[in-house]
Amino acid sequence: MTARRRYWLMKSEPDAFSIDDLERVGTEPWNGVRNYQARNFMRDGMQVGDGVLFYHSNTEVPGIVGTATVASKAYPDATQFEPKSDYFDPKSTREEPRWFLVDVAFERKLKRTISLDEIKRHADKLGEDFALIRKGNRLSVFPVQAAQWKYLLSME
DNA sequence: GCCAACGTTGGC
DNA sequence: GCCAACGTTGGC
Repeated sequence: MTARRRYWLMKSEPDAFSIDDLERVGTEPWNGVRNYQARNFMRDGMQVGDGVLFYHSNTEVPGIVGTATVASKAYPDATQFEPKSDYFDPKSTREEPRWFLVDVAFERKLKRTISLDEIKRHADKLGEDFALIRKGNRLSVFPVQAAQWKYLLSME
């Protein structure tokens, strides 16, 4: 039984980890997510092979800069157990880890950045439920519908 | 650097 | 279980 391929958007601050960094390393454990909703999407929703829109946040021109694929099932984020890590969580235990992640594999860089500004101008085509342009959205991992995935990449 | 919008924490 | 205080995200 094969699950239908799903699609996601994942944000990263390029100063911390950019699409170029992902291209260089090939595959990266998506560590540091400390939001329950985002964790649940990774832990409960993601399947190996799912498509990922790689988004640069908190930068001069925020927007979608590339695509990637989900390269592992969810497993505990090792940084939660490392006291010296910024992502250390003293309340998490190895028996019952609180935070999970997936590995993300580089696919390709877009020919140009699909900017947030441009995406907003196409809001009517993407539908009301596109989390990126919902007011006050701060979620760093969320699902994208197949039609939205197709439409966004057609803007390239 | 500012600040709105949220999510989390902890006192009660 | 409420909610004020605090911390974080992320656009601008």
